Order: sequence, then structure tokens, then C-alpha cells
Amino acid sequence: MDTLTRAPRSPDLPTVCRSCEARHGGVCSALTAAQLMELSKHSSRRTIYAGNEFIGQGESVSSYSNILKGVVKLSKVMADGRQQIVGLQFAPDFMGRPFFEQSRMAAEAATDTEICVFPRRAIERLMAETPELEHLLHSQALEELEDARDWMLTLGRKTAQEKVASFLSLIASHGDPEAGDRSVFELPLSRADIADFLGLTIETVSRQMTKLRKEGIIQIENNRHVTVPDLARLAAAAGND
Amino acid sequence: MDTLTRAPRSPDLPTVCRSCEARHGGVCSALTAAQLMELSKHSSRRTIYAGNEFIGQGESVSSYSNILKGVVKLSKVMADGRQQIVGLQFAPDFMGRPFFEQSRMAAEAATDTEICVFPRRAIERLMAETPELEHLLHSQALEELEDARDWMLTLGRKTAQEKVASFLSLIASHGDPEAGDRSVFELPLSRADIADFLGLTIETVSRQMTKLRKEGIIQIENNRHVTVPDLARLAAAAGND
DNA sequence: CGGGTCGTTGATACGGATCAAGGCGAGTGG
DNA sequence: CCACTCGCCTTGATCCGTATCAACGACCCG
Repeated sequence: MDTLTRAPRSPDLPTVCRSCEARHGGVCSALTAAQLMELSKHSSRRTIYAGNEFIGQGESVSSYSNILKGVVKLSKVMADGRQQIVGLQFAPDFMGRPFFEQSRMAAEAATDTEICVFPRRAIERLMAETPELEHLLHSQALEELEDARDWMLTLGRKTAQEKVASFLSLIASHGDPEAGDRSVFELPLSRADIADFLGLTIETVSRQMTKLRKEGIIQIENNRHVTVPDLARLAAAAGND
Repeated sequence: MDTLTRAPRSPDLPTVCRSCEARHGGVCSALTAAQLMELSKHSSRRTIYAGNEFIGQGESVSSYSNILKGVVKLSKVMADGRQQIVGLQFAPDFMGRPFFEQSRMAAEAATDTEICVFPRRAIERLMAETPELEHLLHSQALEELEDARDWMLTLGRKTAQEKVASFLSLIASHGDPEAGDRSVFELPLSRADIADFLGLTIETVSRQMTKLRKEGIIQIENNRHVTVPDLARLAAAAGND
């Protein structure tokens, strides 16, 4: 296959990267074609099926990855088993904590997920020679920090109903950017996961979903399929100004 | 005053920086003497007394700052007034969110605080030309992210007693690094602030403090002065493995 | 058909919120 | 110097939201 005729503006783009959407929004957008070529030699794709943990809490991490598809949950567990999901990662987020040898949380595929895995050292080398890359990761880290702090407000100060509505808003905001007021999506998380994300129990999540449904703020089919006829009403139920 | 004779190893170090402890642990440690000199021309020191807000939520931010002394609380407020403290910053932390025009939270001095203020553009210029600086800030952002996520576990899954013990552990960990098992400190926050940090009410915080005192895990004098005879016991009460 | 997982719904318990009163130290004015 | 007030904290009584315990329905798969 002749790469020259297929990708005139980036003649040396690696084959594996050519069809990758993550290249535009993700880490790879900061790299030159030559760097991508080099990186792709050391990277590999992996599929992780829903429910599989691929980084354990306290495990040492020797690789970073880019999410190509799917949703990953990051969680922390206490010694007695209490669990809190501390973040969700969507495509094309970058995962892995530069500078931390050990992961202080677990990463598990919430839905079937595809990732592109890079060895730790390759990324670190690239980061040293490409300030744009570090800038991009820095910027992403700050956004995650903002998200985490918003969620702290949710966890610390909102009622169960507001929490559930906040969660639904969050998921809706990752659907297609503009469908207007309306939003339709599949929940990437089970009730148990939602409970762990919101600091609630399964039963309370279930009850609040039912309540939102009865109030006409959402419609539910098959447990996972949700329709939000009016995002503003949902946001109001979530306590967002 | 002759700077050459006073600071032989950094002959051009600005006078204002020479006595600053933040220079070692904070942002400034990534800068050369020449850069410090340049930056110091645009920077100024400020003292903020306890209880004063110096960045409002939703305000636009035109400066960054380094905390030289004191404790700053970062908080988010809902439209109806419910409040959550989402982070505490201690010297020599750097404050201000690169890349965000608007602050999405308020910053208020919890204790009397001294800061060194830099104009936004000066920092951004330095960051562009000094990868080490961006690296340092990136690294600090990741640590804050870890802290925020640890706190999410506290907010979402811990009991009131564990929350209060977690808070005391956090404060103790910012005392002098090794006093062994023991720790003695002044609380930088009022009961109301502690409540806002833990997602509790004042009354519950007070009751749990009393309980920890009756269990011998802490001693309290004058409401603010706390002695922890055995940090391991406190950590156990905080639910930390 | 039986067994398993996941979600819903109901009854009850309990932890923390809310409402209310009072203590204590600091500042203020008589 | 004392009486008064004010902010901050503690303590008690009661209420309410969410957890817990329990039963059951829907769906899937063997």
C-alpha cells in the first residue's frame, strides 16, 4: 500500500494511526508525523471488555494509554472494601500518571474499550523533547482537576436526587455535542457503579432514577437506555445554577 | 546594598527573593537567577488577613501567586449557598489556573497569609521558554489531582468520624515532617470551614471532635490547638489502611 | 426448567441534619 | 470593674434522608 498517494499532507503517517480519531483530540495531536512514526513502533492496540480491570490499585505502571473507544472508570478502594469511583475517562483521553511510579487507583473498563498502549519511557522521552506534548497533558490534568473538584461539591453537598441528576448530566454532556435540548444515550455504568460514583447505595440510585422518571425529567428503557427531553430541566434537578 | 558580596552562588538574585523560602520548593526553583530577576520586577508581595476572599468564583484572573505563608482555602458555592471547600493550599504552593480565564472557585485566606503575586502574562511567557517550569506546574497539578481524588473517597464513602479524623491527619501531615508518632498543631480552619471541607454540619464536626477526644485519640485546648499523641491511631480512625 | 445477575420496590433502622439552648472568651461601653 | 453583646463552639432533643434488610420481577443462559 502506497502511503504517499493516500495521505498527501502527512506522507509518513503510520498506518495504524491513520484511522485513529484520537489523533485529533488526544495526545498524538501534539506530535509530528515523524514522532508518530517512531511512537507507533512501540505502541500496540488492546481491547478490554467491560468489567475487566487493567490497572490495579498500588500496581506499578509501565505504560500509558490513549482511550480510542469506550469508557474507563478510575476507582479507589478502602481496606474494608468500600469503593469510590473518582473519575470516568472517555475517548480520546490519555491515561496514566506521569511521574507517579505507582498507581494509587484502579482502572477498569466500564464498557468494552479499545486503548492504544505506549511504553512509559517512550512517552517520557517524547515529552522531554516536545514541550507541546507536556503542555497538552498539563492542560488535560488541569481539566481533570476541575472535574474532580466539581465532583467534590456533588459528593459533599448535594442530595441523592441531585447527585443522580448530576451524573445523568455528565453522561449527557459526552453525547453528541449538539442535539439541542434533547439527549439520548446508553448509560456506560451499572447501577452499582453509579452508586460508587455518587457515594450512594444501589437502592437509592434506583429510587432516584424512578423518581426522575415519574417527574418526567427522564425516560428509561431497558435499564440502560435513557432519554432526556429537556437538558435544562435535568440541570436544574442537578442543582446547577 | 551590594548583592555580589551577599549571595556568592547566585550573584544576581533579586533582593526580594533572597529570603524567600518558596524559592526552594515552589515555582521559582525552576527559574534561573536572570529569570527571577526579570520576574521579580513585575511581582509584588501581599498580605491577606484571615477570612478575606481574594479571588471570587467566576471572576477573571489576571495573576498567579505563590503562597509564602499561611493557608488558603479553595471553595465552590452553589446558587442556594451550599458550599464545599475543594482544596487547601499551603506554602509554597502555586495558585492560579494556567489556561483558564475564569476562576471556577473562590480563594480565601484561612489564616493570615502572605503571597507573592505575578502577572499572568509574565508567568505564561516564562512557561513558554522554560520547559522545567511547565514540568513543575504539571507535576504539582497531578499531585493536586491525586489529593482531590483521595478526598472524593473521603467525601463519598467515609463516616463522619472518619472524615474528621481524615481532616486532622491531613493537617498533621503539614506540620513539621518528622516529630515521630506525635503531632501538635493549630487548626487553620474554624469548625464551619471544617464542616464545609468534610461535607458535614458544624454540629457534627463538633460532636466527632469531642468523641475523638473522649477516646483519647486527640487532645484539644482553646478549640484550635490540637495534640495527637499517636498518629497511627488517628490514621486508623480515619479509615486509612 | 433452574439458577444467576441486575434492577426495582417495600419496611425498617440509623447516622447525621436540623432546631434549640447555653457556655465561654474577647471586645465594648457604662 | 462589671454588664452586655457578639462570634464561635458545644451539647441536647428531635426529625428526616439515606442505608440496610428483604422480597421479588425481568432477563439471560445453560
